[in-house]
Amino acid sequence: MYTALLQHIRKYVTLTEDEAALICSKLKALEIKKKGFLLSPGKMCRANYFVSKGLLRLYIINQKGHEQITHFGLEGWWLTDYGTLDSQQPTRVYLQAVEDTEVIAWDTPTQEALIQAIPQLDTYFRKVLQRAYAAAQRRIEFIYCYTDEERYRYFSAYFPEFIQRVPQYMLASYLGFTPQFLSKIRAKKTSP
Amino acid sequence: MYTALLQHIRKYVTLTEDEAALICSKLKALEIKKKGFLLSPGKMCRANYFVSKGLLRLYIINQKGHEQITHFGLEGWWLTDYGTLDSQQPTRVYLQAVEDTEVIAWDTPTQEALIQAIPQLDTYFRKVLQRAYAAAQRRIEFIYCYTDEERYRYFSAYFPEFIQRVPQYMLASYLGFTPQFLSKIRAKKTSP
DNA sequence: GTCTTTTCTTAATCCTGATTAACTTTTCTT
DNA sequence: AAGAAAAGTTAATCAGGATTAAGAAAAGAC
Repeated sequence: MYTALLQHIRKYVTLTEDEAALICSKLKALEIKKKGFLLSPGKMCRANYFVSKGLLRLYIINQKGHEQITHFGLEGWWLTDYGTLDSQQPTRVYLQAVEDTEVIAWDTPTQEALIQAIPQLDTYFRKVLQRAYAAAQRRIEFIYCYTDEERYRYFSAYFPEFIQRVPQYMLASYLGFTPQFLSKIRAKKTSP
Repeated sequence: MYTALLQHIRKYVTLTEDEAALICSKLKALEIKKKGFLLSPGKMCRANYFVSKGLLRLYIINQKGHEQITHFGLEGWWLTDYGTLDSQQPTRVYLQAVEDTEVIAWDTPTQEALIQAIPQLDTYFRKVLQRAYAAAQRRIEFIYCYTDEERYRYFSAYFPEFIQRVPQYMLASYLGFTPQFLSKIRAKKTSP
């Protein structure tokens, strides 16, 4: 159950068996059924979630009343609303399972206690966050430098398995355009 | 010279005088004249920069040959090309001073050595990265949920001093549109 | 296995912002 | 102070995607 998490941590730092056992004893794995929610607007965001199996999406409802997906969380990713994590503010986001999903929830007091007990975890989270931030930097570049169609072409060329896994309207939302437009550009390619 | 940096670190963790002195002794402050470069395409990105005075911009040249600004670095911000930091890949970005600027460069071996010597720095960088990532998450939401004009209006309402500080074409680039469009929406507001 | 809900497609029209180009103003340089 | 370069403006035309609406197909529910 915690294998994926421990494996992930050990890609960055070394853990003794005792330390691994301590981590497992303090955390709880959660199973979320497809379309179940970990967060929804008005709730307090109190944990960071490691996806050990399945797929999450983070989205908000925009001014026009449409869902706007801003992040996906695949196996091996950390996902939460960092903007309100540990603040006194309720979240404005939805965090929902796209498939039956298993996550390991780290609420902040537990995370801080584990970091105290196992200082390598400080390094682990620092490195994970640096990678996540690097990815976000690249994504902003990607959004600004390419058209919607180019971003879709790139995505389907580089992540064909992912495209299979999510409904098209979610992919369209994540890439920042409408499902109708996605249909249009898909039709364009397969016709000749 | 290092006051801004030490103050920043002390917002997150406590440092003894000895530790502060150690940090200062290992790092070097750099002065970059307006329009000077810290990085340009083909160079290796070997350091993370803390802006203690002035303003940096990070940009790339897109397919059409135009500058696309993806990040600004004001006083108290960390900025670098995390995508290639410490990789064997040369960077593709420009990191340039918008004004005469002073930065404190942390190359990675020095950073790692200081973290070894002063474990609180692990926590410091983790927290700084978490804040930076939270900001990036919000920015992606901002880009996707608002039109170009709305983003400009928001920006000028919330960061009026910043708007004064950068040429309009840089602001337009950062917000993802053309200088012509910015002229247009500015004219619109002041006319009635 | 039918009925319902969800997802995907197609097409017409509309709108936001890009492009191009010419011009004005401001800022550097010497 | 004069000239050159950089930055900002205006306007006409164009294009990439949104919107709206209706229908088709696929997936779930019972």
